[in-house]
Amino acid sequence: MAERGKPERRRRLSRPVVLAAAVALVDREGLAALTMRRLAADLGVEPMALYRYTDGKEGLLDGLVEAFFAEVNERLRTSVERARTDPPSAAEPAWRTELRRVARAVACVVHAHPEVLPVVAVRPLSVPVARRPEPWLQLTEHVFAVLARAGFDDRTALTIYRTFVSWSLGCLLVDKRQLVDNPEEPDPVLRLGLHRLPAADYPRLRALVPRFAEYDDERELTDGLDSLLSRMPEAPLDAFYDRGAS
Amino acid sequence: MAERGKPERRRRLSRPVVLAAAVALVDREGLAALTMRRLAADLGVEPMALYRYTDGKEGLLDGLVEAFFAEVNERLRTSVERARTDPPSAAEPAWRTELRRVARAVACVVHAHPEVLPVVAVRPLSVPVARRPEPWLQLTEHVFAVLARAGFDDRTALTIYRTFVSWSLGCLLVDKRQLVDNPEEPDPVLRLGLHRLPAADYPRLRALVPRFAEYDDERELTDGLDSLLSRMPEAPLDAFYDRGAS
DNA sequence: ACCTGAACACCGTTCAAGT
DNA sequence: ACCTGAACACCGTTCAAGT
Repeated sequence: MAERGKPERRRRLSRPVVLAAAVALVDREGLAALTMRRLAADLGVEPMALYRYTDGKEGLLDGLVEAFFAEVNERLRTSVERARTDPPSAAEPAWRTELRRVARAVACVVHAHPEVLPVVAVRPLSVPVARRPEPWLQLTEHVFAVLARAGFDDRTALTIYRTFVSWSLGCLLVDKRQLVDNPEEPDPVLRLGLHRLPAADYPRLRALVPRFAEYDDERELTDGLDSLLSRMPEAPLDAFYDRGAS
Repeated sequence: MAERGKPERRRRLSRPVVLAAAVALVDREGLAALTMRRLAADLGVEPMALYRYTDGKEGLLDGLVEAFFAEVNERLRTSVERARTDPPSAAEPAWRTELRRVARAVACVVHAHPEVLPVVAVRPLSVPVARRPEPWLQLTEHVFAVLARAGFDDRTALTIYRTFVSWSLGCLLVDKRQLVDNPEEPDPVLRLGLHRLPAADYPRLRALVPRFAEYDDERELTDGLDSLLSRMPEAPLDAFYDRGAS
């Protein structure tokens, strides 16, 4: 009955068009709504037409990841906080500044497409590295290049990379967990549905969960990152640059 | 044709039996194989019989999370490395020892049921706290209780909790990402399918990815945890105990 | 080359009925 | 109370056909 969206967008199909429509659909109605048939309808096309661009449903999910990291990369290219313009401060080596910039770009895109996060977090578990979408490969190569330029040996670079991804991914997942039961309700306990929690069994849960909202997610992410990365060994080249700058 | 499993397990249905069968099915054949109809067949029952115990497919996924954390809690109860038997060392307060024990128990269960990890990582994003499975609530309450007993105020306890979950979850996800393309192949580059990566575009990726296997995942998890938690403020009661012990 | 349209196997879930 | 069985709407995907 209610005509949804604009089903008759007759511009010719292409992979970017299909992926953009998929992301838009997921943004609007959630992951569960992403269906070959539904997406085709949104594009004003028969379901089978999509198979020329997406390699089936699984491929479509990989497409979401592709679109996600393409947006991250785009944001890194055009970001106003350019890495290069920041002069390397004495307190912090350049590679750490850049890693933080990457983490922030990812966080931004998650914020723009929160419904896509589950796919981004979990899809890599079933896709071998060589088959990951190109924008993911590019971003990862970029991070490794930054670490190599800073003078880290392979083994240390890998440790830093793993730490970086683990922390960023974990933070983003935890941030988005704060689901509300009844958004209208002003009282936080009722809004979060906590009145259903037996207070006798879970006293601290009841007391602490409402305070989750007080947190500055982005600050937690960057602070924790600094804490983890400051534990990393010195990079010889950074030490060199620091000497040169002083 | 090939008769699968033991379809005629005629012992009466119950929620634990259904969930155990679900976990077993996912362990054997992956998440995609978990279907109301398939699970019913495994239990030798009509699909609709499951609805008395699981509240539909979504509820079944929550059931996986429930079974997961029930196993974690069970492991914590019976673990040989009991928290109480470790005398509080001068170097480390008791709450950190206990958090590490929890992280290790979770890691163990992930290792036992790797296919369940995606659900554990992502389901909380769509389930409000009050509706989370009981074992999850119990474990979370336990962690908060440990932190309160150590003397942390609410706000600090929450920070520590968030840090703890973010890091553990991120590590577990990163650990399980190392997908192989062709398990038989001895050469790591071929086994990981990296020969398909254009070496000109991704030189560092090609060089570094094979070295992922060298890592001791559990050590990375506990080391990073120590690094993050040692940044946390002092707990007044722990300071008290430390004075008392010396 | 690009898309349609019918068909198939499988899915979650409803409802009314059995015992 | 517990399970069955038929039915329905919707899904991903095949295949052959259109243009």
